Amino acid sequence: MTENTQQPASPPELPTQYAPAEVEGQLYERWVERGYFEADAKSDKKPYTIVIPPPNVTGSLHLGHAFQHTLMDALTRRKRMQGYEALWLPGMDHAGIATQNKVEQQLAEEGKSRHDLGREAFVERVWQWKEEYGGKILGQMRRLGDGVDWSRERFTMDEGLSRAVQTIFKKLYDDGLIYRAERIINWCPRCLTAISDIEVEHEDRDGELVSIRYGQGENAIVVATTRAETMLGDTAVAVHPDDERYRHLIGTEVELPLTGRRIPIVADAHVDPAFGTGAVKVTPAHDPNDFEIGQRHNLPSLTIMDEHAVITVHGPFQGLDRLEARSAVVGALRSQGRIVAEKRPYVHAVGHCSRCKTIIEPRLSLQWWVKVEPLAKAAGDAVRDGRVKIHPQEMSGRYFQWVDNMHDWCISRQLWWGHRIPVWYGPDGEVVCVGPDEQPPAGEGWTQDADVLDTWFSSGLWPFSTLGWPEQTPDLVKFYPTDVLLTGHDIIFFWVARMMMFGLYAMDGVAPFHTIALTGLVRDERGKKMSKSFGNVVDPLDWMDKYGSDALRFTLARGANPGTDVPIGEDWVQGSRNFTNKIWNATRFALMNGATVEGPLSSVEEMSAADRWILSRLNATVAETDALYDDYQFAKLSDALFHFAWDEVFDWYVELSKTTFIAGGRPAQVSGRVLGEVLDVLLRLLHPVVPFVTEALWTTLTGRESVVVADWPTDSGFRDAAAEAEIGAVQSLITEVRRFRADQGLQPGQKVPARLELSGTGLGAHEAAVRQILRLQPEGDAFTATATLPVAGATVALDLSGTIDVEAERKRLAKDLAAAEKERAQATAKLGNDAFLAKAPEPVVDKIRTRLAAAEADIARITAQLASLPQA
RNA sequence: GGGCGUGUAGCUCAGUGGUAGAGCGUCGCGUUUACACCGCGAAUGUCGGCGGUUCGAAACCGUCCACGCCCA
Repeated sequence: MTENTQQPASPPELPTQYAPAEVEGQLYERWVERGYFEADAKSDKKPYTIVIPPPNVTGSLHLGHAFQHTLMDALTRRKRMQGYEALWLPGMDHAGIATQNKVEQQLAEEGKSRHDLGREAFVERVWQWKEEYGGKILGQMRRLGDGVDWSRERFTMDEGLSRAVQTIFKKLYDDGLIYRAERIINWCPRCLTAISDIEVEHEDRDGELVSIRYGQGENAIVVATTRAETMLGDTAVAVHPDDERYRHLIGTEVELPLTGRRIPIVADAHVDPAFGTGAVKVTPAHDPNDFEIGQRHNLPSLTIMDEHAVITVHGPFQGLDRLEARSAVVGALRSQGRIVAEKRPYVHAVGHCSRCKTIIEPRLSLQWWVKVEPLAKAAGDAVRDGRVKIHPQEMSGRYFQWVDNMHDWCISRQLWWGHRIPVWYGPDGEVVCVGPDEQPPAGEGWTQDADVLDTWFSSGLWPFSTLGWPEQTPDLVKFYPTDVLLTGHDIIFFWVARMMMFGLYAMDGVAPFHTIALTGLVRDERGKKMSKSFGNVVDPLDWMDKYGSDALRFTLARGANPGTDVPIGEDWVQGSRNFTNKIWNATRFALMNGATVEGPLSSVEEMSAADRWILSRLNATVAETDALYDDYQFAKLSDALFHFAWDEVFDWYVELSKTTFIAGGRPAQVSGRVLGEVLDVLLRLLHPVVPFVTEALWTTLTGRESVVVADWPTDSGFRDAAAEAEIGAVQSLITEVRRFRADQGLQPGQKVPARLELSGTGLGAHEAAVRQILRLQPEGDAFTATATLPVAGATVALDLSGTIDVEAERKRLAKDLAAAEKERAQATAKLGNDAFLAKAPEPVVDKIRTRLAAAEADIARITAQLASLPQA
């Protein structure tokens, strides 16, 4: 038994492999039970708040969530450890269209529609659905380890949040920022509701461009269109006022084919004379641009389709779907000889409903709108004047592009599931907007607006409605404004801008967060977008089951370069799992060798160079990690911790310390305390990203309650350049001998007698460690040096008992010599350049001089070695 | 059409003017106080092309090529 087993109590036994499935669930439940994630509005600590961008109640966890949640969790866990009153607030939005669709599908299977149930019963049914199937994602967030405050979980349809919706609607209405108007909106003929501009996805499609001749003879005019069926609703033809070709026709009328209606030819400066024939058909009820032309010229708007996009006019086409109608209309026109040209395929962008992919039908309709101009301006200014920072900064361009060019926002939806518009219409045309504490007008003939509000209208209130607004609750006072909004850059327009607009408006100009941290999107291992049609979608739960949540989290964090997309593949998750296992085993080794966190560290004088070196590196790593966290550089900080842990602590410090531990005694105690310190700090640094494995190990190592509530490490300021240089020399020495051994074909474990000449190098203290690591035996009586390696000022003489592979050695030395000669040539050239000497800064010149000297020394050494080799 | 971005090792990506890097993969050797989910060693690059600025360019400027995203 070696002396180091005299540590207090017997070290806890750890299995040789980390088994995440066995610890994660119970650790998470323990964290929740102990209330670590519950924030206290009454505490004196500085608040740190993040609200979760609310996921959709119908959704489940995908890699994008896993990614963003990992980062948000890391941010809040670190701040909690730093002593902030950290609140990460969870919840979901009610996803009007998506949720209503789900329940309607369910009803359809029963052969029913929502109209069979009626509004009240239908909404009741949606609530039932939510209780039964909704919020799957919440359980999955627990699996991921999200340290959210479940006691504050919110849902956009909750009573409090609904009150916030009604309050702000009334306020905006009274301020003239909400109005009702008949305009062209994006209509989904399948969802049967209006949707906003950003819920429309534009995709290029093969279509047709048909040129149609309107009118006869002298007065004939040719228009081109991709949507021939809309000609049934044309109420004018427009040309540019300066277009010589058509000037004589302006003010005349032309006969609209198939219908026999006569429509005017108007002059409008917005017509592009260079596009097509320079004449455009005008369908004010079915095209936004045409609508504007119609407004300018007082044209009638003729709606020719119903809500299902079925033609409602003109006998032969009545009852046809818009696409059937298109070919029918073209056919009819062709038979009349009115088709002048047809271009097919003609690629053009077509808008689709982001929920169901149905082609959007622009439709004239009476809707509620938010007048966004003053709100959007405030949202832009808050970023422009630096009150809110967008990270990474390059992304702010997109934000401005949108905020500065935003159209009025259509907020009414023809759905039943959602916040009903709090406006009542009276029998004599009265319109009354009802606030949260007001009674709707009573009496005969009063009805409430049938529509509900866009889901994003309530999500936009999320940073303060979840904290109790409009009441001045302790939560609101303590935790608003929040600190960071972290989400994907694809969501700037959905959440970020709307939260900014409403936050500034409702909270007296105080922005809802000071930082907007934007992430990229998760892609597959080839950098391809994940989509059902590619079949490359991965369920994060599968990887969590297989490799542990920490492995998934670490992989995602390590890929999180600001604003760029994150490719992820199973191999990489496996690599991260290997890392968690490596930490596990290093801690296991430490515990078996008496590593401890008890008592103060020994004096520097008592420590070995390796001890001082690793403590110096540890503190530098603490400082580096902190700086990277403050800059949202998750990839870099994860990488820095990975390399410090594996390349420095595990590969070198542990190896260099083995001889000390074997020898036992006071030095083993000193190093045991240092190793305990290093692991203690390292586990705390890693905890925000890999919470489970670090908790399991840290509690075992320290015997304390939980790393979740441990103090975040701080840089003690300890640095030891001399120790770093000394260990660097030891590393070169060992690496050089390893190369020699490998080139000589020696098996790694093969023991070789050797003589070490370390005098004058200051490395004498490391002889035992060097011999241990390199498997070098003491020189016996019969020692005969068959190879001598000069390195780092020292000499290692090896007895390979027999001839060495001279050719292998010559090859290795020749390679080194070539490298050194190249180095010398480069340095010599630079130093021979007067311009370089005159203009380059002094430190750079010194560096080149040092390199030249080193190269020359190497060349001399290697040349001598080559000369000493036996001739072949 | 407008705007933004990207191009570096086989793959995925770091690298903001001073010796080209990481992870994974590849090749060779291998049970050593933890760990084979491991260890040691090795190979691998006209830094997309061309031109310019500079003592010095993967980086800065111009231009071309290829790809991606957003908006119209």
